Amino acid sequence: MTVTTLDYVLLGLLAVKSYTGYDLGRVMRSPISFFWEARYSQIYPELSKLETQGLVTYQAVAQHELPDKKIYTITEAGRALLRTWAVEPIEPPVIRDELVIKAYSLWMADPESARDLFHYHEQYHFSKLQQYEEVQRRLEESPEDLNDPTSPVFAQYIILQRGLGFEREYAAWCQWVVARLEQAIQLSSSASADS
Amino acid sequence: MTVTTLDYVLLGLLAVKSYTGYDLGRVMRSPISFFWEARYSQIYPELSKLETQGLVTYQAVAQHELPDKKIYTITEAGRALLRTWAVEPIEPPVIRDELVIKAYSLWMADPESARDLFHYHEQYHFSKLQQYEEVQRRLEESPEDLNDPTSPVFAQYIILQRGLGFEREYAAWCQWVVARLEQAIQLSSSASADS
DNA sequence: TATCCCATGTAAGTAGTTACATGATTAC
DNA sequence: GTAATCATGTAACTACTTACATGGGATA
Repeated sequence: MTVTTLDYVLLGLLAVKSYTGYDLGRVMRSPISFFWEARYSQIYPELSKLETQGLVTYQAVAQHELPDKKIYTITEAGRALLRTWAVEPIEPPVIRDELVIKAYSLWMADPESARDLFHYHEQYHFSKLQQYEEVQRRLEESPEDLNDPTSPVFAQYIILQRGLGFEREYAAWCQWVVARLEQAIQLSSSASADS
Repeated sequence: MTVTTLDYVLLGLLAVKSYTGYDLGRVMRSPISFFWEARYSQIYPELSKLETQGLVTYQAVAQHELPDKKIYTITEAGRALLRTWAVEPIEPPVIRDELVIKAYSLWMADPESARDLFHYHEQYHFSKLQQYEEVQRRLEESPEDLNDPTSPVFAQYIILQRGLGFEREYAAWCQWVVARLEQAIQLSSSASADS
């Protein structure tokens, strides 16, 4: 039984505190989230796999009119595995971005529609950026932990910086594309008015 | 039979010029490449699927002591499909980056190993950046096409900008992490020397 | 002597998505 | 009355990866 990256995402969250499968799914979708996503249909089976491998344990909590809650906790074996995996070498990520693929065929498409498409994505990444900036303000209220490399807040701050940089750059790129298309639209409309 | 994003990658390349499956695989791995990757074991079956759907045709070329070459060409149907798809709305990308997941657990790991890991990735993304800058210089030698939104070079320039921004930002983030870890390593070693 | 280049594919396996199932409670 | 929240899961499907197959010619 191999340990997948999703397993390390779950272990990484459980190393900070205990969660139910449901809560793990929620934090992964939360603003700062992670650079990872998963559905419950993947999370639940994955957690029980981790349990049979002895990397996590759970405590069942009975509830009123709802299925039992399973509160998962990382084991020492889980912690040890996570610690060594965290610094093991990996290959750089394979990037698969559909919008970039669309961009490659923009030369054949309608410029106005193209502009609208990129404007939508500019808005999206700009609003993500603002969410991350809000988290940054909150973290910087207690700056002590940010310089302590043994604190989970230190690590959270690191990935937040990646989020900020990524969204800022993505939004700027979209804006640049919109401006270029806008320019081209104006030029062609004035050219047709001339003729 | 559904049309996947890889299909549009292949159609996007074939809309510019004809290629064999082998050459398509090579351009996808080339410096500027695409924000997409695929193995031959996926490309070849995908091309024959596109052929049965009438989106591409091929011409077989016999070779000396080698299997026949199949030179693929996009059809009018393929062009029309690509043109409309290019501006159809999509959801923002799901980002899955293993290094960011590792970063989240760095607080439990050995700082020296962590620094080495991020230094390696800084080097990688910096060298990618330099490759892209070389392509940029080459493209900017003939700036006419760069402003013509109906030219494939215009679209290539757009995705090149994304590549430049992405690699620049990624390298800068890694460098920032290395500096933070370096600082923490120095502080802890001077603290242990004091005691 | 070994590895890369050319050129095509098949077969088996894995990680992820979509759809389905249950069911009471609260918010719009 | 419609959707979201809590809470767990199974089943079927799709996209992508890894391993295997062929084989001659050029480069290190």
